[in-house]
Amino acid sequence: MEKPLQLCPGSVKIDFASASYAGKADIAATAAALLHALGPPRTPPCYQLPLAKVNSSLPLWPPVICPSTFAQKRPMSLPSPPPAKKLQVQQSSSMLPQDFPKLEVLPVEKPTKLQVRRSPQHVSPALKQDSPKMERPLLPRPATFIDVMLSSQKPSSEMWSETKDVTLTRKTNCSCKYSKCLKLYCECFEKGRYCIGCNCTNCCNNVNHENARQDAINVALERNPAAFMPKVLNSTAHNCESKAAEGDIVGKHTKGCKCKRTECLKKYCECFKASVFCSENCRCTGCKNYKSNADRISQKNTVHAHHVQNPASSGMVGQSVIIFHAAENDSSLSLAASVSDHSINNNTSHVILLQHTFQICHGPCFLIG
DNA sequence: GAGTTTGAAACT
DNA sequence: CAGTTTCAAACTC
Repeated sequence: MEKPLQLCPGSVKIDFASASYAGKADIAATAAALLHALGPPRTPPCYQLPLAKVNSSLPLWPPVICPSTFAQKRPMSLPSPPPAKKLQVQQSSSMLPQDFPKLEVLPVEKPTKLQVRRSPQHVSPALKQDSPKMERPLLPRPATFIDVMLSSQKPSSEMWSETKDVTLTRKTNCSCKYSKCLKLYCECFEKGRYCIGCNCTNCCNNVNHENARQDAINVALERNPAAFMPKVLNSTAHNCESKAAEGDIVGKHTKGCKCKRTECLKKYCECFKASVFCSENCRCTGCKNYKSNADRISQKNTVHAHHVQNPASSGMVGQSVIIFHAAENDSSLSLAASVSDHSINNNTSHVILLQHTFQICHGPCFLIG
């Protein structure tokens, strides 16, 4: 019999196998890799997160890992980091103080704002390190979450597919020309990957430009501490796991989109691209990416005539979740009183979550496709 | 494959 | 925070 997992007070357990990370194999793989690197703990690991953060709209990523015994004795502190320069991220951030605690800022000269300006003619000197002579020697330092993500020569999705016999296609390669793959424009950089086999030019998102890359990471983190966190927050409801695995939409984009022309039905839309419905986080107009029609994805551009502003972004969305019975001949709606993914009735056929309002549902049932 | 459109990121 | 510019992906032809 396995001993039940012990959680330290004031902490929550993160189940990496849960639907939280369904569809985020990269994250799951990274977490798995890290846990593997840490080795089997004598006592179950404790993923300590201050309770205040649990309700944050941001995803619980990356989690802070500490031995449960330690956390129990010193619930408010973390082990002292090694003597490396700490990342200078706004410590007042709601998410980040410990999230990248050991990320090291190498002594690269900080470029002026003008130099940072991203025109190809005005590239930061720090980013113009094409010559190997310009590279500063790397100091040994402990790996961090972001390091695990960034340093993996193998895409984490491939790591994942090695451990789990699932079919996960690898990334799409980038084709960056002017950003040197050191800005969030670059999908590889944004997802914490080295560029491998990409079509990019002047790429610095590789081992040979580690200093520049670290500098770019720091810049991105300074601008947005959540820059490297997953953009889509999936439902954590265990009841949803099976549905999530089947491809139903159970998450939402943390920042939301601001689409104006595409009705959020093209891959320009980050929500659509991530296969999630637009939510109250979005500020899109003419949104049609809210319908609980399973055909929405497969039909792509086949849309139904709902010319409305994103109901979620129009301020009509309250704290309600509609559980939608999409079975044929069953257009009944049930309304959960409050947001709780755990309230999902798993017996419902084709249960699809929509973040919607009660007012919306009062309409002539345009929710049903 | 070239050109256009689009919206996020970066910047002012 | 809003407006503008830059960027690269998505899309069209």
